Amino acid sequence: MVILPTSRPYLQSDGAIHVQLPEPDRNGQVAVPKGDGNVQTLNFYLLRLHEIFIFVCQCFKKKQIDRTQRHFHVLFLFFCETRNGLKPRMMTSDSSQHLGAPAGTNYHSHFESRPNVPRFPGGSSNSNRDIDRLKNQHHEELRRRASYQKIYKEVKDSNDGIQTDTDGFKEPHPRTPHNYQLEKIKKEPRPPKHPTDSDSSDTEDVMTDIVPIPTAPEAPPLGLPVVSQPILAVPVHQLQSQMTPYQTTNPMVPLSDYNNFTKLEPHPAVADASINFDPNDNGLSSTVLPGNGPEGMVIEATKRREIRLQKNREAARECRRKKKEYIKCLENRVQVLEAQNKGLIDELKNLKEMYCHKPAGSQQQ
DNA sequence: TAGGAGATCCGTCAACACGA
DNA sequence: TCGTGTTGACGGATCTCCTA
Repeated sequence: MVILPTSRPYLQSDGAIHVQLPEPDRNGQVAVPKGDGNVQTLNFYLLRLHEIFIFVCQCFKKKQIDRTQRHFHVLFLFFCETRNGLKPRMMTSDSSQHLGAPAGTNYHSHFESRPNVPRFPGGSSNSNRDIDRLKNQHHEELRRRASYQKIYKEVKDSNDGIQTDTDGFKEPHPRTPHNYQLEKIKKEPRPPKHPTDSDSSDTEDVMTDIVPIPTAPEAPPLGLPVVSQPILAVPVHQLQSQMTPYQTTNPMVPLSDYNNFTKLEPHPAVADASINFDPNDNGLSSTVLPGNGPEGMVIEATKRREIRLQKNREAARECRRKKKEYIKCLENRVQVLEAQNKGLIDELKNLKEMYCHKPAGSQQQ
């Protein structure tokens, strides 16, 4: 892993700790020489945090600072945000920041003014704030989707022993899919279904943009095994390009057009009705039978069946899309947690070294 | 280049939950 | 009880990759 060289933190005359941070780009991301930027950025912050933390510890040991508690408070908040995968608030256009300000400086306001909403790194500029909010809201809803508890449990079981209380990924509530859907509807009423904006534009954006965390299409970061199938990273429009013609052109094509592609089987209700029903009939002919009475019933039943099949077809498509998206979120999360875990292990290791190999002279203090 | 194996996608059915 | 939405399971179609 390539780490940008930065100046180490140092203590200023007023007691503030000066930290030199790299210049973030327009989206608040720190440029990393190569590789996957997001994970490396996260690791970068973790390592910088580790440096700062050790520096503060050393200052404390040497009694060089008198506002240690404040420093640690800021560091703690920094740490929490970093663990949450957030861009720490102290990153501004000015790369020289202070982790401890002279008395009276309201350096806490950076953190306290923020809503406690889990967010992903990057994209936190003012212009993208609303987009971020929508993305994260959608992401959170997906995370809580109870129907995927099974998948979540598998992932969780594989991570037994890892504390993940601060990363914003809570175990889903014991809700049924229907409950979840109802809650969602109560919160934000669904717009009327439209063939062009319901499944295409909205969901495509989600599939391609919602997770700025690395998807590792080329090489796994930090030597992690690639857990995602390549198809999971394919945008929806590419998937749709592989669909059959009636799926790509217009999802609300007339039923007569569907008849050209779907092979219909006799509906049980129709077969049980003891009406003029040919078991060898595929249902297409019945739709064109004229008149009413038994034949009209056949037409009615066939049309109902066609409508139901069409709805279920679309529902299945949407269900699969959500499932893939959810799995993609989980995979991204695994990578983030792996990165966090590595950073914390390194931090623990360094702290152990620092406190287990104390110089003999420092014991007297 | 043909074809076999595996992966992926899609439509359908069935089961379930829930509201009307 | 009925209608509807959701999702697991199943089978067929298609695609991709590898090998002879």
